[in-house]
Amino acid sequence: MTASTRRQDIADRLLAWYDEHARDLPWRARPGDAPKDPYRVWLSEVMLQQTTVAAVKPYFAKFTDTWPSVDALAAAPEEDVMAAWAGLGYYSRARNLVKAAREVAGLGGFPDTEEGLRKLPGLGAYTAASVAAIAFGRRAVVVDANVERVVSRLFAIDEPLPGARKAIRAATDTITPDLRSGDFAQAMMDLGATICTARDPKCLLCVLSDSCKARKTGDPARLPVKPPKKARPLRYGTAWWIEQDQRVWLVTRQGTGMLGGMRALPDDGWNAKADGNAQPPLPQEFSPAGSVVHGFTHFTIELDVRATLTAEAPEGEGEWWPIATLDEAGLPTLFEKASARVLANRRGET
DNA sequence: CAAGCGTGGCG
DNA sequence: TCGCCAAGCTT
Repeated sequence: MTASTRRQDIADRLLAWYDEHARDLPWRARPGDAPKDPYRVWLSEVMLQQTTVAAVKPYFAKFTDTWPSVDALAAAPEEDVMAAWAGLGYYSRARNLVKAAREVAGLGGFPDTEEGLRKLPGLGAYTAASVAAIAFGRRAVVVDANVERVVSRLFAIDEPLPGARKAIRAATDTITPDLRSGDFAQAMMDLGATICTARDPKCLLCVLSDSCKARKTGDPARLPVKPPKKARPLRYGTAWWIEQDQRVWLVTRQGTGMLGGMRALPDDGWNAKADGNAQPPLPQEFSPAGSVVHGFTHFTIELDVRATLTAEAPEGEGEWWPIATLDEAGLPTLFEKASARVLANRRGET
């Protein structure tokens, strides 16, 4: 058998497996069916960046119910989109989602090529390729963390990431078929998610095991080789619960950094590199109202919450938000936890 | 190009 | 329990 027939054979076997075992997901057409509309493909791909399928499902349902088309999303106030995204993480995705939707609405529809899609904010190499392949049937080389794992094992690429990315992409190119490249990409991701898993891969169930070099020559679970992780420092900060007439003072975090664009409790300026200064935003007594610990990607924060009742508004931008509907404010998880802590204390819970 | 950027689940 | 991991992008 020649190399090229063996490579086509890999795609054929994988697609046959996919026809039988494809996961049924809300944003996905069944194998052989007409593609879902590009808006749903794009929305799901952005939500799925570094995020599990289980976490995405309820958000995808909420977004498509509230904004059934890219034009509807483009017309939405940005703060509504940010609030709807709250809890899903990586909030630059939501900021870019709005920008991209407005660009697409201005264009009269999604670009239908990988190159065109790549120009939209929030679409990198992976997402542009996947939308081009899945929504538009273009041949594109789609490489996500699943594909990196499957391909590094299939070809026994043991150079550590991220250096191995070039070789992995080249190898993926050689097995990507001209037809059904969208199904092929999704099949690779399903295989990675359910069979060729990071820990304890199910090689006995894998349709590609005959072709897998890592299975022949060594320990597939060893690949891909990843660089060592950095330590996560522990930071200390304070958030301020400022209350007036059953309402709490919320600010909107500025900029593109941590939790940028999200509503939040005011805080004392803590960040990844430094603790907060513990200086309250009002010249009056605050009482301890509990504390929460929350892990971010690159540091952990222990957040002390201190509360006060006040007759005056703090300086600067902000809004009084009714405590009864605080769940609609769209607080990111850290501040959701902090608020829950305050309210639980108040009810006498521990 | 290394670092910044969330969150929840699982072994 | 806690480190690792998940359909990455931006600067």
